Amino acid sequence: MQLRREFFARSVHEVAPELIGATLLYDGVGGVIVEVEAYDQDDPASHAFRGMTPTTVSMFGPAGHAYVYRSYGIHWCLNLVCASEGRAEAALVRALAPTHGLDAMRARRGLDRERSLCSGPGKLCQALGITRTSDGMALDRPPFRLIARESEPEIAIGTRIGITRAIERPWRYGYAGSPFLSRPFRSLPGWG
DNA sequence: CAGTGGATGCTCT
DNA sequence: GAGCATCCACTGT
Repeated sequence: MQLRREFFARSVHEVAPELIGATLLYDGVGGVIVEVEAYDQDDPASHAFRGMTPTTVSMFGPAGHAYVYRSYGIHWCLNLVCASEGRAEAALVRALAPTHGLDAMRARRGLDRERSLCSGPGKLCQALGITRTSDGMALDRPPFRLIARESEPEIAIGTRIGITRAIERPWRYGYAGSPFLSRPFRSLPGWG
C-alpha cells in the first residue's frame, strides 16, 4: 500500500512514529525505515525555526514531498515533509534496514558491511543516490516509493542525535531492537 | 570499545 | 568567522 500525500498532511509528531516499519525506495533501492526524528517549526533545532530561506523552501510544504539538505558540507540528508502548507514540519530519515538493491548500495558506499550501509542519515542518502536534485520531489511518484507497514512494530523513543539546541525533546523514534540503527536506544523503550 | 579531530560547503552573524 | 539534523580514520585503553 502506497503512502499517499494525505498520510503526511498531519502533525509530524503523529506521522514520525508511524513511519517506523514503512519501506522507502529510491529508484528501486532502499529498505525498511528503522529510525526517524521529528522537527517542527517551533523547534530551535529545526532548519525552519528562523523562517524560510532559499535552501529550506521545500520544508515549508507541501506535505508529502522530500526536503534534502547538505550536512557538514559533505553529506546529504533526507526529510519527509509533513503538515500542511505554511507550516514547516518534517521527519528526518536516519536509518534503514536494507532490503532492495544491496549491490547498488554497496557499490555507492564502497565495500561495506550490510549493517553499515544505511545506518545514518548521510549514509542512507549515499546508498540510495539521493542528492540535492531529489529536493522537493513528490514522495508518491517515481523515483520515490513509500510502502506502508503491514504490522505495527514496537517503537523505541529517545532524544535526537547531533543537535545542540532542544536536546531534551524525545522526538527520536526507532524500530525496537533493530541492528540497523545509527545508534542504539537507551535501555527500555519510552525514554532515551 | 570510547574519545578525538579533520574534511568540507553553505548560512547566518 | 562561527556553527552546523555527519562520517570516518585514528588514537588509546
